[in-house]
Amino acid sequence: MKKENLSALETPHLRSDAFDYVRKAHQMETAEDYVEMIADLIAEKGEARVVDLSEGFGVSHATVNKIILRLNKEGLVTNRPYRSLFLTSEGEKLAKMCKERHDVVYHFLRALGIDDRTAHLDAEGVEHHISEKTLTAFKKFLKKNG
Amino acid sequence: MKKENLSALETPHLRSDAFDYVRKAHQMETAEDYVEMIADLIAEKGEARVVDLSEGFGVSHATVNKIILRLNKEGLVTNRPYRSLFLTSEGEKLAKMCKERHDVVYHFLRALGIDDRTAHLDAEGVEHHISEKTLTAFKKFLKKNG
DNA sequence: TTACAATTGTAGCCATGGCAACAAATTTGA
DNA sequence: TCAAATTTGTTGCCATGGCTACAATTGTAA
Repeated sequence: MKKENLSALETPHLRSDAFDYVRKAHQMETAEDYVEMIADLIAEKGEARVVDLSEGFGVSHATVNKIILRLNKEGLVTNRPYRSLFLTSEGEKLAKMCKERHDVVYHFLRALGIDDRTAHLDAEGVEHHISEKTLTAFKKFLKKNG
Repeated sequence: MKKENLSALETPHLRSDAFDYVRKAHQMETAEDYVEMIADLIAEKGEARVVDLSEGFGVSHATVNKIILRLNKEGLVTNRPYRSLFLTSEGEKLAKMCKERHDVVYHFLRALGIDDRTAHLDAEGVEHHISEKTLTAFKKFLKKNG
């Protein structure tokens, strides 16, 4: 995972690099989902707790804890024992980027005529795999058809 | 992974189910990528060998071997020691579905103005996360703008 | 044929992200 | 206050998909 985010990945030139690209992107999805959820929770409820993430993602608190430890190590999240979670400035930057991208994908799907729930579901899966170029194309489409 | 493919997954109703949905889809991506690649290789070169997959995905042959064992167990691939690989009818069905979906996503991105290489890259990442409904909307868009 | 190259298989290691079970800390309510 | 409920932490297990290193088989060319 390192510190790089998606946009920092080198653009692939070989055919097999396409899969490598997707693999690296995968390794970042969890981080992106978590910082985005933490940012949302802080915005909506004032704080983000392990139990909120556990419920939000539908996984055990043990799993959340393990992932938080990793995100801490990677400099995206700060946490003190038995206290609520915070984002580092790095984490906040990532969260903001993710939220914007998520919103673009969601509204793009809506503009295509997809129903609300499906748009939310598909956006969740798709958002991590959209390049800057495609994101720009989505925005362009939204300006004309949004 | 089981036998179900994406379309067989239950449609989620809870918020956390969206992530569960994505997780299950993730577990199927490898299977989909492999059966699709195997089908392509058989169509283009007459046979699919471990070394071809290894090169195609840019991973070691040991990794390919391990995954092939799993796909065999799951009834998607048949293999005999030191021989080339084949798809079961189940595997072929999945491969066909994947190829069609991949092509739709690729052409959709092209129709949006995305350049060839980016369209290929993004399609690779996105194709596994597209619902039937969204796929249908993509097709509809292609009829009007393709 | 027979050695060498290429391919495939196997073993053992790693990190990630699942889980249950148990331990510890914090919060809450009587 | 203090016992109970909730939350959080820890441990140890599992499967997946990476890898290297080494073994075995197959293919090839001399």
